[in-house]
Amino acid sequence: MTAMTQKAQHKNAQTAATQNETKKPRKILPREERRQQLIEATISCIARDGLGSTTMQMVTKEAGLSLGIANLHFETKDNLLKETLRYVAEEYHSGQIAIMQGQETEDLTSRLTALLNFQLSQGVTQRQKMAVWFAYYGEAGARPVYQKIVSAWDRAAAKQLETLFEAIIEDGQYRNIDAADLAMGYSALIDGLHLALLVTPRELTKKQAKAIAKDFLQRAFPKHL
Amino acid sequence: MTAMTQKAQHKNAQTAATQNETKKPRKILPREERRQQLIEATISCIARDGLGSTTMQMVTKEAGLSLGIANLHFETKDNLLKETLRYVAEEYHSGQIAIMQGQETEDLTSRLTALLNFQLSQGVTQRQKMAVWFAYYGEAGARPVYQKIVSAWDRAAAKQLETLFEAIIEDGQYRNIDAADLAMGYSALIDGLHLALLVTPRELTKKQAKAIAKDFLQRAFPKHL
DNA sequence: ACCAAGAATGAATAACCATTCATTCTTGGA
DNA sequence: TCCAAGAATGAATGGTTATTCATTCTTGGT
Repeated sequence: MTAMTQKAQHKNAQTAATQNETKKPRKILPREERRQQLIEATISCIARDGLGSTTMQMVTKEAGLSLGIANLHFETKDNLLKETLRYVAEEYHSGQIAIMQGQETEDLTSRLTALLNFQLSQGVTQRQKMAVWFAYYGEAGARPVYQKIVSAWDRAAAKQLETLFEAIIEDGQYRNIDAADLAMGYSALIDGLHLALLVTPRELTKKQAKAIAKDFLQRAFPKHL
Repeated sequence: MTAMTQKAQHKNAQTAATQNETKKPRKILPREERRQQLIEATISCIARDGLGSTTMQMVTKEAGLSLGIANLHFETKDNLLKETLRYVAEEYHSGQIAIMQGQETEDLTSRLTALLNFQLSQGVTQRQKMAVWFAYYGEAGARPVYQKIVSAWDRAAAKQLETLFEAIIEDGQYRNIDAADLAMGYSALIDGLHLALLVTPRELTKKQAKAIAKDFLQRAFPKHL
């Protein structure tokens, strides 16, 4: 039985759960690692139980650590939640921007499909991430600080997308298309698809979502797709 | 001063705020009216303070009533929140469905634009409503009951939209268009636009949002718009 | 005008939660 | 090997919240 426990040791909270009577092999880690570990535990809790009912106890238990540790590393719960949002926002938006800036002189079409594939990739569309994303959106109206955290990244990504669309419009000599409006529409479509994947996964597969987003771009840029 | 208080009596929470020392003109109303009043107070609280930090005290104060009243009429807070979601969901989805069923033999195009205008109408896009909407979506991942409340209406609306799109595709003899996918895409776009109007109203006006949604339909159904 | 039914009130209760900090434990350097 | 620095723990604290229910008030029917 003890052997099984040993074998089952990943580095997640299950460890804490399966520990029966062996007291505590307390571990000390550098600040940044602990912070990251706590942020990931927070993401899991928000995804499983919602932002509203996530408690410090749940987060620290999920991380397999003691109650006080989150306050030690993040000062307040509020701060932990802010940092968690910052982490998720940065991961998503910096990924997008990296693709759009596309150092390599890839053609516009492949940059566009790379973007689409990233936005609906396995990594981005896993329930954990989308749940966190929309949990924060849900509170954004009441908590300006959440908007502020996201908006900087958001504007940057929007600008990049607009630039990419402008280049495509120029390249294809498309008429009667406003790059800004189209970029806003495409972003809204992606957000809406994420929401549908989260809330009604039965009605929409990831493959379908990709096809829908691709259709949108095809209708706008028929010469490129 | 007493006269002013009397005169200022609407039936909202301001009454309670302006009451200085006059104790309590307690009012008795039929069950359904009180329930509706409490639901509307709940909507205001969620929009102002978020779903997570909305308390019974805030809701009953907003309604200008005593603390215990919400439990009297809704049994539990959980139930009040569920009924509030049900109300908002029904208002939105039944409005949509009414337009799409369109008893009058309007042509397809005007039914389509009527739908679009409703979905981005003043009534639907007011912060109060959208904030509530997304507050619940934010918790939907963790609270299946919320999904259940919305999903019935959602499926009905999706079916209707699909039928409308099929009729338009048939009427215009459009090729290579899947009604179901297009309907899903359009719905996602509308949701995404609502989200953008809520979270980044600075970046998107309602007029713009309408133009973007119209563009989407124009590209799909050029002969009809 | 009077009263019983039941609507409304709000003080009291019990549960829960974020945060603190005295104490215990770990570890890198001497 | 040994120790000081500081990382980690978790019991204790103070504040907040949903819910209850004894009491008070309103009103429609007589």
